[in-house]
Formats: sequence, structure tokens, C-alpha cells
Amino acid sequence: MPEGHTVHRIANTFASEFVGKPVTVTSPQGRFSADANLLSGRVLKRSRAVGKQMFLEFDGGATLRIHLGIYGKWQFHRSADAPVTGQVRARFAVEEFAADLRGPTACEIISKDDLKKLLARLGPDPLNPNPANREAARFIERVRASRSPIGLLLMNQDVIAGIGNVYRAELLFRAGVSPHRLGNSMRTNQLQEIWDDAVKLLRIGVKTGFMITKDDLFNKNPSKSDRNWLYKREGQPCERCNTKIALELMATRKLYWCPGCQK
DNA sequence: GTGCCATGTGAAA
DNA sequence: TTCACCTGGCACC
Repeated sequence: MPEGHTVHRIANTFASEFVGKPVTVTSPQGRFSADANLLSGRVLKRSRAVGKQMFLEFDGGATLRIHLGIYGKWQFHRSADAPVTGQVRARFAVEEFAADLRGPTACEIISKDDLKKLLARLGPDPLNPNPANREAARFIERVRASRSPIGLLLMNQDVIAGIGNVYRAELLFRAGVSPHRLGNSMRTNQLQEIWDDAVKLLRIGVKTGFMITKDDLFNKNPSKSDRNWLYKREGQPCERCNTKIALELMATRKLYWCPGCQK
């Protein structure tokens, strides 16, 4: 689940269900009890996502940083006292709604200062477009300043925030760029295209809830195995050039690409 | 039913 | 560089 689009959807749900209301916060599992007690009863002032991180700003100045990592999941209930099942790290509840958080990599209160540092470190997020912040230009600068392969740079949250393994593979395929091309060898217009495509694909992801990367399926409801060009399709023929889709490890993560289309 | 793997960091070594 | 997180989907028995 958790590439940037998922986290933005969840932040939007928090905005519509919780912002402006006093929220009851508990930790059925116990690991979050101290912070839950501190936050419980406070009004949620703001909910937002930057890349794969979600920030909940409560009255009184406390900000909660949540990162789902690879296991983390949210479950929503249309009632404040739905039965707890399994290990629920944190439950957020208002009168007619509850949100359960399981298995996150991070769920912690951070200081204003740490929040500021974290936001400064993170790369631009294609889902938070703000031309005044020169987001595309910042992405392009960060890539071109690096001698790392573009396949690694797209996964680096300091370069572009919100891209994960699926979008990394699919964006490079759509751009016809080899994941092994080095950042400092990329042309500006190629990177601008990749940025614009990331904005487009992530918006589709927020809208549909799915990582659909084939244009003719945007308005359909494709099954999981039909949504993408490459992801989990190693050994199958590329639908564009018939070359066998390759799978290799890049920095311990599986990298899917088409050696025929991506030169 | 069992066991492996995963859309990812983050801390320890 | 390795391990921890410790859930859930799915291939396989």
C-alpha cells in the first residue's frame, strides 16, 4: 500500500473526519500509551502528507509523525467503539468514526524544530504542487547533482518524496530511461517529463486508490495484475517491444525494467 | 495450514 | 551492512 498516494488519501480522510474536533487517542497494544495519553482530548488542527510521511498537528503544539513503512496499515470504522482486533498501535476516535493504526515504522511526537528539519530534508512531493517552491526545478537540480543511478535517485525521499518501488519502475519505463543512467547524465527536459508524469500518475493514484500506470486504464477498474507495465512481471514479454522484462536487485530492492525500451 | 515475501525506513553495529 | 518492525497476501502443501 504505502507509496505517496496512499498516505495522501489517508491524510485527506483525517482532514475530513477529525480536523476541528477533539480526538480520543488510545493505544490498545500499549506501545503508544504515553503519547496517546498526552494527545487524547486535544483538537486536531491540521492533517497533511509529505511524501510517505503523515503529520497530525494537535492543539497545544504537538505534532505526530506517522510513517507506515512496509507493514503499516490503517483501518477505518464508522463507529468510535468498534472492537479492536489484533495489534493496534493507536486508535483515533471521534463520535462516529475511528481510525486504527497497525505496524507503523514510526508513530511519534516530534518537536517543531525536528519537523522543520525533516521538511527541509525531504525532496519535493509531486502531490504538493506549489510553483512558488519551484518543485520540478528542485527535483531536477537534486538529480543532476548526483552520480547515482536514476533508479536509486527516484527511491531517495530526499530527491523526490512519495515515490516507491512500483512508481519508480513504471515512471522510468514510461520515460524510456534505463534505471542505470546516472543522475548527472540526465537531460533537463527528460527530468521535467518524469516529474510531470509523476504528478499525473500519483494524482490518478489518489483519485482511484490504485497505482495504475497504463493510460488507457485510468478510467477503468483494472485488476491488480493488469495495472502496470513491469511490476512483478519479470520474464514476461514487454507489451511494447516483446523483450523479456528484467529483474535485478538495486540496493537490496527489486528493480523491474525493460532492456528493450529503456536505453 | 505453513512459510515466504512485500508498495520502507530507521536504528544498531 | 544488518537487523528490527511484526502485518497481510498469496503460493504452495
